[in-house]
Amino acid sequence: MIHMEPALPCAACPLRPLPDFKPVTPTELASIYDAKVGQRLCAAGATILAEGQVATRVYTLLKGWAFRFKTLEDGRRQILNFLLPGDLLGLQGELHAALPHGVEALTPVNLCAFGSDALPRFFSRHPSIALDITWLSAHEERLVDDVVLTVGRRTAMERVAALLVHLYKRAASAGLIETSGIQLPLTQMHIADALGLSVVHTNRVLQRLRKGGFIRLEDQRLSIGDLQAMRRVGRYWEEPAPRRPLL
Amino acid sequence: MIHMEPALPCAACPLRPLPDFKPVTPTELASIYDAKVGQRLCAAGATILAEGQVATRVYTLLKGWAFRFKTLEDGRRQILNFLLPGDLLGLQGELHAALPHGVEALTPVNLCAFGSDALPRFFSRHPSIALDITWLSAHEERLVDDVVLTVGRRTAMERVAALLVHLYKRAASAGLIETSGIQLPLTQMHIADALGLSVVHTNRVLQRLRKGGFIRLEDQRLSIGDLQAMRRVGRYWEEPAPRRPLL
DNA sequence: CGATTGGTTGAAAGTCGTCAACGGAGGTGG
DNA sequence: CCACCTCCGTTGACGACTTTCAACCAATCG
Repeated sequence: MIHMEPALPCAACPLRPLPDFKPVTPTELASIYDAKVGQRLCAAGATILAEGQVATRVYTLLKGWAFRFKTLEDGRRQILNFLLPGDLLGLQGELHAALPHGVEALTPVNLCAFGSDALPRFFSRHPSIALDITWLSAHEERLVDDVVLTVGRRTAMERVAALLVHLYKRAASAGLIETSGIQLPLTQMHIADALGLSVVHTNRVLQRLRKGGFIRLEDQRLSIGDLQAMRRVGRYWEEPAPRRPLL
Repeated sequence: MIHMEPALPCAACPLRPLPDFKPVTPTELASIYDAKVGQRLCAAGATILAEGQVATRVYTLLKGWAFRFKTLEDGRRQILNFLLPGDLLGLQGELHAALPHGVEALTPVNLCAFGSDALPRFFSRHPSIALDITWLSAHEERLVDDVVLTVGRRTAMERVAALLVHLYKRAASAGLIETSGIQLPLTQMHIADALGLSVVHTNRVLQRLRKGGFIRLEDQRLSIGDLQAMRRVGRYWEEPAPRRPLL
C-alpha cells in the first residue's frame, strides 16, 4: 500500500525538537524542504524497497520501524539492521542501480521522500548538508560493524541481550520511550534473523532472560529492569553518540 | 614503525591507470594532491589505527593489505573487512573521536595521508570529490552488509568459499593477479576471525576445499580452479561493480 | 469455523568449538 | 652451526551450543 501525501513542512517536523538531533540553520531547513518531494506511507509488513529493485529516491524515516535485509537464494534471510525515525534509507545502494538489500516495514511507516536529484544538489550547493548525509552513512556503517561483531563472536545469549539493549536505547533516543518500557514491534523471527539464530533457539534464550528477571517482554512491549546487568550479559557497551543530523 | 615520506604526486599514482578506477579531471587531481600531507609506511602486522584511538587523519591505502577489526574485552576478535589498494580508511569513525575499530596491516603497507581539514575542504570546494568520498563510504557499507549475511546465515563451508572468491576478485581488481593465482597474505587465524569461526574448524574446511580440488592454497598463494564452482559452494554471487573513484 | 501466524516445548542430530599434542619453518643467540 | 622458541598449520577426541523436526496452543482473521 503506497500513498503519496502532501509534504509536511520540515519546519514542523516532530523529530527535530528531540534532544538527539542536531539543530539546523533556517537556510538548511529551507533547502531540505525544497528537496522534499512528498511523503509515503507503508503498512506494517510491507516491502518499502525490494531487494534488487532500482531505486530512484532517497527517504528519511519519519515515523515507525523498519529493517534492512538480504536473503540467500534458498530463502535464508539475514536482517542487517533496524531503522528508526531519523534514519536515512536508500543511500547504501547507488541510485539507479539494483539495491543490494531489501527494506521492510515493521509498523505502519511514514517516509519523507527526496528526488534523485536531491543528493547531487545538496553536494553542489549545500556542503553542510552533504557532510551530514555522509555522517549518517558512516554512522550506519558503524552500526553494521557492531552487528558483525555480534553475529560473529557473541554467543546466542550475548547476542539477544546486546540487541535488546541496543534497540531499547535507540527507541529511547527516538523519543519512543513510554512508561515502563518501549514498544518492540518485532516477532521472534525478526530477532532470530537479525542475530543469525534459529527461531526456536531465540525463543529459549528469551525464556532464560525472562526467567532470570532481566527483561519483561510480552505482547510487543519490552522493559529492561537493570540496563547495566543486561549490558554485562551481552558484553555490550556502546560509545556515547553525539547529536545526529536529520535530513 | 612509522615513517613519513615525501608525497608521491597523485598524477603519478600507480593505481589510477587500473581499469577499475574512475578517471579524474586534472582539476580534481590537483585538489587531491593539494590535500595530501604525506605518505606513511607500516610494517606487516603493525597497528595502523588502534581501537579507541582518536584519529586526526584520513588515509588511502596505496599499497598492501590491511583489515579492520573489533574486539570484545575478553579478547574475542572479529575482522570486519579487508582493505586493499584504493580503499579509504579512517572515515568510518568521526574525526577527533575514538575510533570504534582498529586497523592492522597484513603486509607492508603504504598509505597516502590527508589532514583532518581535507574533508570539509573537499565538501565545500569540490563537490564531485565529496560525492566520491560518500560513494566509497557507501560502498564499504555494502561490503560489510555482505559480511553480515555471510557470518549470520552461511555455513562454515559456504563462508570460507565465499570469502576466498571475494578476496580473489578484489585482488584481481586491484591489479594483484599473478600467474596462477594471487598472493593471499592471511593466516588461517585471520580467515577464522573474519568468518566467526574457530581456527581449527577453518583449517578443516580448508582441507575439504583442497581435497575437493576447488582451491590450491599453500605458502600464502591462492588459486581457484573453477570460479563458478566455488561460487556455487559459497552461494556467492556479487553484483558487477562500476568503476570506483580513487581519492 | 478452518486456516494462518506467532509462541512454546521436547527430543534427536549435527555442526562447530575446545583441549591437546605434534611437526615444520623461521628467527635469535650462544 | 646448533639449541631453543615462537608462529602457523594440522589432526584426533570430546563436548556442547544450536539446529532441525515435530507437535501443540492461543489468538487473530476472513
